[in-house]
Amino acid sequence: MEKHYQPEHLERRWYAHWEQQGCFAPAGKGKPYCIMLPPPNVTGQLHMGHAFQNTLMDLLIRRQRMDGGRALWQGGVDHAGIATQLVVEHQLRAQGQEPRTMEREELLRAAWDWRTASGDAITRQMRRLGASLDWSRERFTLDEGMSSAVLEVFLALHREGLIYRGQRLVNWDPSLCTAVSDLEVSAREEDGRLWHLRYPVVGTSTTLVVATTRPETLLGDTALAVHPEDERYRRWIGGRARVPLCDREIPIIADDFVDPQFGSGCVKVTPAHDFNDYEVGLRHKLPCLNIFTPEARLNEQAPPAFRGLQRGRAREAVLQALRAQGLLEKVEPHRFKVPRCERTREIVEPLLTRQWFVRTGPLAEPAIRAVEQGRVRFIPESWNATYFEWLRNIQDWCISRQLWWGHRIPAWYTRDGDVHVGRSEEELRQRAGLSPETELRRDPDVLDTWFSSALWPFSTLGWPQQTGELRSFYPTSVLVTGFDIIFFWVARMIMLGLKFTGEVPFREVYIHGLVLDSTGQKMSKSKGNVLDPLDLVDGVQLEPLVKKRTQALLRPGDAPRIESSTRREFPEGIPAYGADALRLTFTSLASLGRRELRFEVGRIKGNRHFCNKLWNATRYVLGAVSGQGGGNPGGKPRNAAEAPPPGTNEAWILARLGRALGAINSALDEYRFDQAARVLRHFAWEEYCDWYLELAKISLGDARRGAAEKAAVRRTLLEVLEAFLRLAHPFIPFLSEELWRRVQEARGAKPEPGASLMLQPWPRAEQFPRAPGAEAEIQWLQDFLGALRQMRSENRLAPGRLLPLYWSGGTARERTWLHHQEHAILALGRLRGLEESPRRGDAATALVGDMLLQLPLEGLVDPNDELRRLRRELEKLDKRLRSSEQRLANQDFLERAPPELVQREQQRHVELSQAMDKLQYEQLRLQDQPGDAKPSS
RNA sequence: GGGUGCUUAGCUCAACGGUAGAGCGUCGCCCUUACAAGGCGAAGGUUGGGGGUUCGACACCCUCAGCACCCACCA
Repeated sequence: MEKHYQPEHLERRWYAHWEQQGCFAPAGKGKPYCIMLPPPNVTGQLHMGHAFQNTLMDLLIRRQRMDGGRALWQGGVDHAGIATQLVVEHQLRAQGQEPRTMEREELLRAAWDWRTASGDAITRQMRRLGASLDWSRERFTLDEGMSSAVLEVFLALHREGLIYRGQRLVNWDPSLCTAVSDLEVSAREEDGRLWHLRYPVVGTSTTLVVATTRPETLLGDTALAVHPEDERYRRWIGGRARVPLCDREIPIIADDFVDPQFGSGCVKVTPAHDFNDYEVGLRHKLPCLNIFTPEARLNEQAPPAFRGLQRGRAREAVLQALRAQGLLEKVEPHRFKVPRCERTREIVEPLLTRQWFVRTGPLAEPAIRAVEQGRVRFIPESWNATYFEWLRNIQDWCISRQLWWGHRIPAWYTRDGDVHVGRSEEELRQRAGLSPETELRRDPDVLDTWFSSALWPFSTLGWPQQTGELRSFYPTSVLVTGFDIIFFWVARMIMLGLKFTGEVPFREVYIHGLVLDSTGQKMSKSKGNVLDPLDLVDGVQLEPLVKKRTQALLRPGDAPRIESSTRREFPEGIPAYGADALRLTFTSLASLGRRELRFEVGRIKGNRHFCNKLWNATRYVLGAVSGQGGGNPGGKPRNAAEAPPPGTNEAWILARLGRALGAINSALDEYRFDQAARVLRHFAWEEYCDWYLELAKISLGDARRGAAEKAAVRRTLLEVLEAFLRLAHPFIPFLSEELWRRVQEARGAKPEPGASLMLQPWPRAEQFPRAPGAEAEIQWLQDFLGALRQMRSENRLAPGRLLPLYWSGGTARERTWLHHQEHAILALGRLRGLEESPRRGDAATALVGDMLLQLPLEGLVDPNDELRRLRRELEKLDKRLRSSEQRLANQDFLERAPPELVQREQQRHVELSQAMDKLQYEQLRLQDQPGDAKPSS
């Protein structure tokens, strides 16, 4: 074996092996277990969030697969309507074509070509991380099967009146020229202005001042509104005002939505371009005057001078005209929330259009109940509140998009404006009895991408066909996803899943946090702090990293700042940490309930060290057993009769493995990934490597031990490592597979060429029984050596220097342990002698339990060093003793705390004071040096 | 305006109401034949502030402050 772990040498090889051997497909007759991959966008590049999420899903799936589950990880890709169409249009423009002038079929062909050419980049990246999806079942949301599910659902909802078409004010993106749903709009505070405009009151010489952030919409005003109780304006209610620049009179109305405190207390009402005003318009039966084209240019409703002007230009022109007429009262700076389309960052324009909607009320109720009744469980539970809040206030869902890339709406219109919904034109002609002469035009719009995503858990399993997969894997076991798509996706899957299958789509939803950079910033291209998970896996040189981060920036001016911060943070580029180290980092980052996960490169470094540690431990074990027949024939687990004798180091390490296994099982059952990772690391490093391996070395080198005893040690070395690697596999699949093969060979159980650790059984707790005696003994040994090493280190005695150690006192048990572990103590403690002896002269002193240890210092060091050390030890003891005394002095503690706790505290107090006495005595004795005449206490 | 999460060692994070730990970094000693990507030891904490509940609070309650996010129609 190489001296160092080199992930790049083994990871790709093993993934190819697994895939070729078909290890990812569900197998066996075990309990079905299924996770649906949140389908990434075809346009997507794998980012840290994906990598994090995939790591957790893969861990769950691999563990279930090993534990006998019939595990399916269903994957696929989302067509991502708007995102993809934008990318494709961008590409076409780069090639000198103008997508807006293209035919529908032509653009769709370009989109499909693009999907074929680069659409599975992200799945290749997932493979690199070791994701064990069943690729043979991969789906694309525009595939035929998906389409037929979408069609069925649309028709059924329409039949029941849960899908309807209506004219409504919707969020409109004028750059895309399509409606977007409420969820796709986000409002951020931005700097703006508040303009105060004067409206002349008809029949008077007065003007009313109106405050607005959007003066250009004045051209679409159909009323002014004031609060009914507002004394300043009361007398004008019922009167009429003249809209400046337009020759129009509008009513002055009263409505209590107006806040008299804000602005001037008088509001212009533009029902066609503001959601609030739209509601006011409905209440007061005001006309809707739409002044914008779909591109947000002023249309023919505007006075001729303004027609054709883009929103922004229109604002300037209107303000200029108002100023000229003296109707612009004043301008104030004002911060307010600007609604922008999340895709394009364009300001959304409320626009009155005909769209298709899902009536969500009747679907929301069962979805609420499913969570209330625990049929779907959010983990952590705190997300229930968010989910309920949204569903209880849910608005109808606008599902039509004025795009071409997506599921086309199955509706046809006649010339007279009749709407027919059906499976196909032929089918509905027949059903509606339309003659072939009747002209039918299909709705050009497509469905919101999330409509097909909402069906993902059952459409991927074959629905509407009642397939075997649907029967065994639906409802799926757990959904792993981020909180950002609870509304977009999770809630809608629950609504439509319940509606069409009568069952919840998944029993549990694990909600994870958002991966941020180490300073808590969101990773974004413009900040230049994006980490590509594959760069962490395979490494990247500084120059390509700088280039990657600074090219194709939205604001090229950011480049110098990004370049210098990148050079500062990664002066050497990023080394190849390997997929296993990255996965382990994500796993240990996944504590429950945290919303922000800061990714720090130091952690992945530590995890690569861990991988290296395992690599080398295996290297040692294989060396130690080679040619010694270390294995047991066939590598079968030992039966009870073959268990190591109680009280041996072998019994100890097996018991410790059993504890680690139990802790990992329960951590994973509760989705405590971080705890599981911690236990895994702790066992391997602190117990197996630091102690068992070291003890085994001593046993194997001990001339007094017989061949059978040594064989048992070698066997245990291998056996624990083998079981540990099975346990570690879901966390670090590549390295564990690589090492496991070698270990199995050493055990005399050479795996078949096609076999894989992936399909080995998950370790069973019964095989690793507790060993209380051995565990107590090793704990004592660790304390003993710890005390010895501390004396040595703090007296600056070279670690390698062989010294004698004297001991005295100790309980019977401690003396037995001492004799039992004598050989190990001599070797690990670097001692040249260990003998019972009363107090001696110049010596460092420590207490282990009841036993006093003395390390002679004569001529080696300055006794003052030891005195200083003792003083510090005594201070520590004193602090603990005082806190113990304080507790025991508290009458309430004695009466109310659990008796066993009180007892423990009393015992502790006795031990502490004895230890204090002994060490104090030693301190005095040392101070009295030279001279060895002292009574023995 | 409502709601949620967070604040613990220099940094990033853990800690069933019972002696606050880990990784990275720092300091000291060691190239001890698996691993210097290592070993051994050490330093470093009034757990954001204030109150309360409790025998006992990092944890539970109240409150203040700061950070982050979500929802909501304030022009």
